[in-house]
Amino acid sequence: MEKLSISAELAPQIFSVIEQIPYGCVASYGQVARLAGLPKHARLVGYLLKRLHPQSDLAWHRVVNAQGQIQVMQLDAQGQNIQQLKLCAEGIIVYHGRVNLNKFAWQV
DNA sequence: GATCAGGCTCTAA
DNA sequence: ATTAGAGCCTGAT
Repeated sequence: MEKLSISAELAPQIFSVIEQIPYGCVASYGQVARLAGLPKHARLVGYLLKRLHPQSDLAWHRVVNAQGQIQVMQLDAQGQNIQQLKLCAEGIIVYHGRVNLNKFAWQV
């Protein structure tokens, strides 16, 4: 196989996977990476999301770490966690900064 | 080309 | 439950 370039080839693929996360479900970075064909690039997913998320339609808030915990703590003007608010808006319960993966994890 | 950092993950204590 | 160390890979300096 030729050399893979994240920005050029895998990024759209990763975003595509994230777009497939159903409403009311969450997926871990590792899971997204794995579905995108990048079993060990969990960090890349986060890295890319970090650069892409503002004003993006991408459901980056449905992506959490392997333990279902919110890692970014990005606050809005009201000092509340944006990701948590978005998840709550979808019916995903965020308790103590984390979601119940047993209930909300995206089952492929 | 070497070095550093990152929204991770796993295992162990 | 929490902390610490190591592994993994890429993008940016």
